[in-house]
Amino acid sequence: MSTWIRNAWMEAVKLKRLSDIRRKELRQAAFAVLEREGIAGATLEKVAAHAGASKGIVLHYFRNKQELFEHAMREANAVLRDAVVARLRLARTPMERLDAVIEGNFEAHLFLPPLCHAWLSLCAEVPRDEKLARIQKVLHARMRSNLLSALHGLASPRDADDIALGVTALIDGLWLRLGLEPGSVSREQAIRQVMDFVAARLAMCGAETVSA
Amino acid sequence: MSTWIRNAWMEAVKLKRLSDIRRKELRQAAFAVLEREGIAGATLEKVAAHAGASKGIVLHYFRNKQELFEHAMREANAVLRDAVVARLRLARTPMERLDAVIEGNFEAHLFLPPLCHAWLSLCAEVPRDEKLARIQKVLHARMRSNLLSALHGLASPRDADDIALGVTALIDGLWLRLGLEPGSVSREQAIRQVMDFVAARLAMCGAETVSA
DNA sequence: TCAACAATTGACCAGTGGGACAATAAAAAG
DNA sequence: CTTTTTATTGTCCCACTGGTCAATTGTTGA
Repeated sequence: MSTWIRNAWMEAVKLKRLSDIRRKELRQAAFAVLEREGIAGATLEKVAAHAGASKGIVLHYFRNKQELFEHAMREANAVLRDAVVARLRLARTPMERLDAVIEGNFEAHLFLPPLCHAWLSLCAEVPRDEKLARIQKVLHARMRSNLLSALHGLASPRDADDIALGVTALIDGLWLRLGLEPGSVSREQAIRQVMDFVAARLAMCGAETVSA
Repeated sequence: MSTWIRNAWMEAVKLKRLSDIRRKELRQAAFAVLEREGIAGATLEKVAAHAGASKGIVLHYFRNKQELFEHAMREANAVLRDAVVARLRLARTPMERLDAVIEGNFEAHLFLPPLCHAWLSLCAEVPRDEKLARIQKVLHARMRSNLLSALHGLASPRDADDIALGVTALIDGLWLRLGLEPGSVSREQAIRQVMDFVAARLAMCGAETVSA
């Protein structure tokens, strides 16, 4: 009987202590390799080496290469999510929530060329990997939802939809720029760019409403 | 003597008739394979098969795989450039030139998921291929120059710079969206999005100037 | 007709990658 | 101290890839 209790406990704690630690190490190693080598050069052996283990162990924890990189994307995804959520928690007004989303997407230790390169490589595989597509879809849906809830009091639902699409595209585009020409856009520049976008669009929509 | 004349002629015409025709076929085949398979799955044999030739012929016309895909990117690049340039030729006012750049970047037979997927795959390799990086840089510089020349009369140089960066990022971001979730953004939506962006930013900058 | 030359092929090679597996070490459980 | 489970390694296999090369087949020019 105590076995069952112990097992249940293990399920929650110890599984997080042995197996899941390794899994996390490997996910992160996979991501690190992706940063340097791209999807074409990211091999199981390199991932294993980066994690200080053998290739065999990688396939012990992940069914295959695909699954490994799917988990790597989930991890990166979660990091970004947490960055936004943390800032969102401190926001009070709609404007503050908007800023939280924007700044969270350009956090200093995330908006960096290597990370961007890995992200790009994963995006490039989305069309050929159903799972990656779903992960990406969820990320985008959350971002959109955050934006819409913040825009709720600031613009008509129609305009909010529109602005939300623009903001997500603009953010992605600025990330892409960072990946294509590191140094061509700074964190501060990116944030200002998106904020100006929102301000301009809101002002315009407001003006329209007034004049209509 | 007539040999030389003939040779000179060949140089200009026949070289374009035999060798370069094959080269173009192969570049396009390479791009087509890239659309379906991504950079990781794009193999010389598949490219050859898609062009109805043998693998050997591909390496007869291109030193190696890298060179092949660099030329594929140049080709795609040129197509986009021509689309913009054609529209630019018809534009008279700065506003028309702005619209030309925007609409050219979302031309109906270009703004399509498969093409976008291939483009994404190439972008993902930019950090690891100096040549790709240069091609990309040239494309971006041209786009920026087109935008700046159009914005010249509409905003202060400072604002123009800023808006140009925003427009390029927004355009890239909308392409990315198309790649990540085909159907999530239509051609018309994309065009309107960028045009609204420009209008809003211009209005805001104008207002600032007035109020300042 | 013949020689030179370009196009094209298919065979071949060495290297690599993903993945299966059996063997072993290490822990946990009892 | 067993027994059972889990972690880990190294080896093996096979498909495949980029790339070389010699041989073959047109094509062109003299």
